[in-house]
Amino acid sequence: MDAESSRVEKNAVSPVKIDRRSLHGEILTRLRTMIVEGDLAPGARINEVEICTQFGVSRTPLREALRSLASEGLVELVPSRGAVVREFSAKEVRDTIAVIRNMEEFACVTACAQASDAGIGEIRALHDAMEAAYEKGDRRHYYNLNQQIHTHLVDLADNSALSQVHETLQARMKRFRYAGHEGPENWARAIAEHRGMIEALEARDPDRLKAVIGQHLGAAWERVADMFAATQEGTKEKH
Amino acid sequence: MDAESSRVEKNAVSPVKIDRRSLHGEILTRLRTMIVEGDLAPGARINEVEICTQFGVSRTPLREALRSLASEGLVELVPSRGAVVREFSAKEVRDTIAVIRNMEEFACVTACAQASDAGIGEIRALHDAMEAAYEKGDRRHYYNLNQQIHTHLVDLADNSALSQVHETLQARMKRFRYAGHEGPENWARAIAEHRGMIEALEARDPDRLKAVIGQHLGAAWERVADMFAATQEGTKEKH
DNA sequence: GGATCAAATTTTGTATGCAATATGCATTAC
DNA sequence: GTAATGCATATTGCATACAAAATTTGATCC
Repeated sequence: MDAESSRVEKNAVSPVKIDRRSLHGEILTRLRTMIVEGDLAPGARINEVEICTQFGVSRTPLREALRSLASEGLVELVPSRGAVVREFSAKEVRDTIAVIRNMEEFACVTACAQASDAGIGEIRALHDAMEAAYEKGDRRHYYNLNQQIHTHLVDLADNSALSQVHETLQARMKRFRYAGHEGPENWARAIAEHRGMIEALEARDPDRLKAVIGQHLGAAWERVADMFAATQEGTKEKH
Repeated sequence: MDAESSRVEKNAVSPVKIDRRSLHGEILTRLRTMIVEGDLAPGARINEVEICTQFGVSRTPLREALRSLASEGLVELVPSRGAVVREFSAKEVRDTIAVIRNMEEFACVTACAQASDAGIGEIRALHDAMEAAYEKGDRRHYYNLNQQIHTHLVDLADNSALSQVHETLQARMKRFRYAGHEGPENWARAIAEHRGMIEALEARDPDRLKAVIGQHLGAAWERVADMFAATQEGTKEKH
């Protein structure tokens, strides 16, 4: 026991030497990106050998990655029938966004109370970069910065469990958010809401921040709902 | 066809040993129980072959189960060094309970507004059974019913994302809750808090329910904190 | 011609084997 | 006597092989 404790303190730095023994981690990241960014359609069956040959690996690490994705809620594992990219009903999307909203509102209180100025400054930098991406019309960059802002905001609450769960749910919704801000008016509105967010955060006003985040994510659901109704209408009606 | 379709809808309940095509699922459940109920100590390295021979299976399904447990946050996977049962610092436990508390408070509103009487009746039945277990001094049964009550309460909000995330976090904390209600006075206090919960729920009073749940989970943290300080003191101080 | 059943193929689930890395011990040098 | 280095063992990571189940296809019967 004491022999163990003497060599525990080695996890501070781990620069870049990880990837030799992490094929499953690599696959996990790539598959997650493919699902989250829409390269794999919801409901699509994932053929193991197909992905294996595509990635140039064997089935073992792929299957391990699929288990992780199932735990994250991005794929569903049907016994004896393999993995399918998870489909979300309109209700599931709405409910998930509601949970994300609740988490971010929860984070507001702690974040405003005990975030460092540097932490808030990081979000300000992200916000400015997002505005720049908006004005340049760079949607990809805008989306990523948008997500990072929400992630960083939650991180300001300094609650790892909250951050981790929030990240998981956010990943599930990423595909929908990508398609969410379609018209320029929606996009402009989202930007305006974000301006309110960063201002309330810099003022460290938790109530105002909660209100504006609630409004922002409520609007996010409406934006997604439109898209959802349009795309899902042709295929299938659930809930 | 009809013979086939009759046995499709069986995934509502998953008793124990249904399909022989889910060894990894079986292992996952057993390992999770072992971790959650304290049979595997935090920080303990999990030797694959050891568990394999113990379970009588090969390493493949075990490794898949370990990935899932890692995604659930119950084990940590160190590259080239295998899986260790995850340790939680006092701060992590406190933060996780805070998130659980926030989720249950969030569930209160929807639950009080739109739960069915039957759903509330189920929780009443669980509560009465829990009281009976308390009076009989049956701790094991009490703990399980206690957890079920919290799970069912969240389920009343009819938000699958919320239920799933709550269940995951609750599983992480189960070990600590087991050890939480140690003295009889703490136990009695927890029972009293639960009485307030079920009464507020039956009155469909969300504000009162939120208050009593907040108090209950705040007290839960205090109970856990005592235990935590006592047990962790001897080994290591984190955060 | 359509439907049903059976065989073949595909695909998943599990076991085993091999290579690479980590760990522990012993020997040697200082 | 202590520390460092090299070797042996153990354990992890991945690939392959084999078995069972599901899907597809084809043939036969009505």
